[in-house]
Amino acid sequence: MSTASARAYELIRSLILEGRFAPGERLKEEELTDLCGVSRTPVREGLRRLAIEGLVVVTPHQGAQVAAIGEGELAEIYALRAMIEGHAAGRAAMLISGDDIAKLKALASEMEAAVAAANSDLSGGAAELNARFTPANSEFHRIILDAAMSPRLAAMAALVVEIPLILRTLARYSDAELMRSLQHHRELIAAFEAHDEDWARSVMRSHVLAASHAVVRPGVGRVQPD
Amino acid sequence: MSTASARAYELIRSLILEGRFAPGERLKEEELTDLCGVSRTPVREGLRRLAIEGLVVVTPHQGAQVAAIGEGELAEIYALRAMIEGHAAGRAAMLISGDDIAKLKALASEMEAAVAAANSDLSGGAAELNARFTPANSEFHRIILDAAMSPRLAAMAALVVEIPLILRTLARYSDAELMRSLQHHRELIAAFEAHDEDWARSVMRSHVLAASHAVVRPGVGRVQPD
DNA sequence: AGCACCAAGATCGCATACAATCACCGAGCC
DNA sequence: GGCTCGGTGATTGTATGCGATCTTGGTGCT
Repeated sequence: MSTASARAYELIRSLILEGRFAPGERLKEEELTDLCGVSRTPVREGLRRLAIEGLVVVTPHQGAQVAAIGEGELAEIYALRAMIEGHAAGRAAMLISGDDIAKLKALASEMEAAVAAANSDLSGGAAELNARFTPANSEFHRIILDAAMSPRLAAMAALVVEIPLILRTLARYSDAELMRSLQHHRELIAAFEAHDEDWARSVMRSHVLAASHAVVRPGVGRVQPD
Repeated sequence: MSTASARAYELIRSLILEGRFAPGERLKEEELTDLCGVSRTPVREGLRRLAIEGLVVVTPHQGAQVAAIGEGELAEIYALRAMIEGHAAGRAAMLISGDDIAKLKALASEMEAAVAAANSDLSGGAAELNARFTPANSEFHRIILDAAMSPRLAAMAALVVEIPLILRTLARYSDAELMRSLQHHRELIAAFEAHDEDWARSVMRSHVLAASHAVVRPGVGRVQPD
């Protein structure tokens, strides 16, 4: 059995990412105590860890609330993400194993199949996309990050990759953007097979920046439309 | 009065950076309790925070030990630092105020004076350098990071800027390298005054990569000379 | 009516007590 | 003699209690 701290951390984190707490909502320690089934101490530790990762903000004597992010902040986060993941892809191009490349290929196929299925089955396409595409996509990026073999780089990535997930961004992709994303994946794999550091970094940067423009888009995603 | 957690965090952190604990040394919570004058709870919180920042590593049921870093790891850390601080300098070039530029100029002068004093006063030059140069240098970099106005970027920087400090790298700079470092500072200020994003980023990258080669050098800094 | 202030309730920060786990060490067995 | 297996001490993980601080609702004053 893992420690209670880790379980509290993971539970709270998943609840936030699932959108069970509204951005800006206050998280009371005792409330989380009930949800997690552990005492306040591990809950506090998990909360502090999430604070450092940027998912919640804690102010002394005032507790924690889930992070609320604005449009400008989101653009800046994507810029950082392009930098970090680009760097990771460059390192990965030098270090990645054939095994991992095979896994990436399988995941790319899975994502393509998910898109195809969503397109043929017109009803509920978006939901199926989220169910099949998103996990494969996360795994795809995680493998690359791990292949870079740099725990510090992974820690940096943790600061920026999860924030956009709070907004559940996939639904906003247009068909053309989705196709482009799939092509990026294939091109990344090609760059890895060629062990071309610059190519891999460049494609990954494009991939993330394209995603950025799919998400932070004028007039879309406003909480308060005016 | 600040919180006990924050004080514990800062105290332990400064002790590590001062070299009062050997790399790899185990940090027992009760021991730190005595040093900090607070209870184990805030000590633990500080320790976890330091773990996320990479200064210590904690393994479950085994406690914390100060991070030990190898040669290859150090090179990788400097590469990350060049990326992060380069990005920060680019953003800062767009956002920095005249006030901050004035402060940077004063700090650059202070560092130049420190080097001049160390060169004329032959005895104890290195010690004086560490006493005058290092704080000014840290402040110089901190101002740029703050000017970038990106808390996440600052958090990333925290992951990599402090690690090299554990090794107290300044003493290894040659005279030529020191002079180059001073010139980099002046050039950075010029780039900021021109609000030239690319120039600032490029100079900062050079600055960090140059430092990298002054530190991770074949045959220097081995713990176990063979 | 609006604002400042005060008190009660709630929540957080810290200290301490208890439980769980691990490392070390010595004895017994193969 | 070397290896395995408990036992014991130390250390970390978790729970809870108490004091400090903040929020909120109401009251009195301007």
